[in-house]
Amino acid sequence: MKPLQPRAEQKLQTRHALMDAARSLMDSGRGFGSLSLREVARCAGIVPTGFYRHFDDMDALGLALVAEVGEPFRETIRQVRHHEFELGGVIDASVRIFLDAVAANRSQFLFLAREQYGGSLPVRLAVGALRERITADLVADLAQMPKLQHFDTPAQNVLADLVVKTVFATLPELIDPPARALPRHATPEAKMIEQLRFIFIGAK
Amino acid sequence: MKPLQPRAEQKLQTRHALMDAARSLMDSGRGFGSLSLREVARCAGIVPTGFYRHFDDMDALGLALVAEVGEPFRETIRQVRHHEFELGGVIDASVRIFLDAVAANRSQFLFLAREQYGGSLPVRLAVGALRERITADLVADLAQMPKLQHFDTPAQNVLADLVVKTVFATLPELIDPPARALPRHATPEAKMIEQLRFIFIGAK
DNA sequence: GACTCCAGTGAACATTTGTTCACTAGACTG
DNA sequence: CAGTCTAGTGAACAAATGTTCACTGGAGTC
Repeated sequence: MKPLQPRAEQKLQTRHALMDAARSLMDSGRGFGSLSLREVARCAGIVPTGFYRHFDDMDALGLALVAEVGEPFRETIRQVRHHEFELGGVIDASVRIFLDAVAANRSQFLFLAREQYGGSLPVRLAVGALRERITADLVADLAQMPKLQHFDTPAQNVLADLVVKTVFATLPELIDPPARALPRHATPEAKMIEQLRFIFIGAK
Repeated sequence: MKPLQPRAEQKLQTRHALMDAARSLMDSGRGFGSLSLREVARCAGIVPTGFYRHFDDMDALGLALVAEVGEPFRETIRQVRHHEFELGGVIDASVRIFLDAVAANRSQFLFLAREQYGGSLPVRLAVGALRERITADLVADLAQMPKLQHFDTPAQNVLADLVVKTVFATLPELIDPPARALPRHATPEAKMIEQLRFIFIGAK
């Protein structure tokens, strides 16, 4: 972070207030598409008109939110990759890192989970693009794993897509209130580990 | 279908017109939560007030939509089950049946795909319940497959959950406009078959 | 210290929204 | 045939929405 002129810094601050506002309005289960511009502005503590100083549109806000979650997400993947070649329990370690990241950025990931299919077209496209980048990263990683060398590229793609799909589809379970206490073996973590194991065993 | 009094039958007809209206309004990518009651009524060709003769709420409409898609879905699963013990290509046959059903009920499945995580709380709960019923059905089926006898119940649950998750997470790809033409090996059908194969091979 | 710039204000607008109420006309019931 | 019941009407409402415009005041620049 380079130090910023106080002027520009405060602008960034309200910009973040707007994004926070949108995210917190979704906490109660609402979809992004049902939020109103005025509502978001009100919740961020500015007048509706002020919104336009930061975004043209609600769609623009949505895109900013996708871009924002993109970074923590890819950073998490990067961390996972570092631990990838540790002895034993690769999956366990990866899942733990990932779950910690989700917990630490709950509302960001909640937004992603909710809007990956439900959002407005531009938002959905942006999420799709993010997802493709992640899949591509994963493909690159898989290509270096010795046990998977015998796959051709298309097969690695399909495998990576399955893993990413599983992760994205599990997001909502990780984030939504657990409702009732779960039996030990059904804890999201244990389930996710076991499911990824199914997939990777099948791959060998 | 038992023959119905013309009176009641026309009521059902406009009821369906309302549900169709909601679905077709979502065709362009909108989320159910962003539809307005008046909009739906207008699109169904009745006056806003008339809506209340059929549903208390937009939420009630949403629940009706979930209930409606529930039937074709479970019926599809039932068909899949019948073909389950055919010689070879169990997965291929199942996927084909499933994809045909999705194509035949496109907008219903689109609704399900969009709203499984994004919708209002009651809708999301209803979709979750439907999904749990489907998973339970699948568990019952898996328990009868000779090659999977060695699993204990929790493991079968986790496996079934993974399969259902994969299917639900693939729905949007199957329904959304394909955008650009895909290479042969990336066709949704081929990809889904291969991914399920990964999972089931891992299970053995 | 005078001047520019721009994030945020506040009033105003035309629309759209959800919900109410009294109504009508046509199908049902006796 | 007379009478009820009800799916759909049409007007009316208070509230909320997106967007516009001229504005203000304090931080930035010369």
